Amino acid sequence: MRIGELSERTGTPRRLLRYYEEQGLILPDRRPNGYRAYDERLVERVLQIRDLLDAGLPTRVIRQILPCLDRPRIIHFSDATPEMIAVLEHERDRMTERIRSLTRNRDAIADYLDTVRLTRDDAGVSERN
DNA sequence: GTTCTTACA
DNA sequence: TGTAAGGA
Repeated sequence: MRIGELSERTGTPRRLLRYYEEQGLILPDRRPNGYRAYDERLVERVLQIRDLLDAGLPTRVIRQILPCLDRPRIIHFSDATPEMIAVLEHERDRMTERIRSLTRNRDAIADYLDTVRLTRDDAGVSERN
C-alpha cells in the first residue's frame, strides 16, 4: 500500500511516517515511480511504534529494541548485550511507574465524575451540558 | 489526484 | 510538526 493508505489505517500523518523511516524505524520498498510501498504487516508495526513513543521511549531506543519485539519472537542473541538488557530493564521500570501514575489519575477522575453525578442527581438538576 | 524531496517558521 | 514549493 502507499503512504496515504497506511496513514489512514494507522491514524498517523504522512509526515510522521516519513520521519519514522528517516529514523530507521521502518523501511518501505520503493516502486518504479519512487513511491513508498508499505507491506501489510507494517500497519501493526507503526501502531506499535506509536505506542512505544507514547510510552516515552526515544526513537533511538525504539530502533534498538524493535527487532526484539517481533512476532513470532526471535531471540537475537547478538542484541542481548549487557547494555541492551540494562536499557530494557530501565524502560520496563519507567513504564511500570507510568502505569501507576495513569491508574491513580484515572481513578481520581472516575471518583470525581461519580461524585458530580450523585450530587447533581440528589439536587434534581437535569441540565445537559 | 497522490506522492516525493527539501526547506523554513 | 505543519506547511509550502516545484516536480514526477
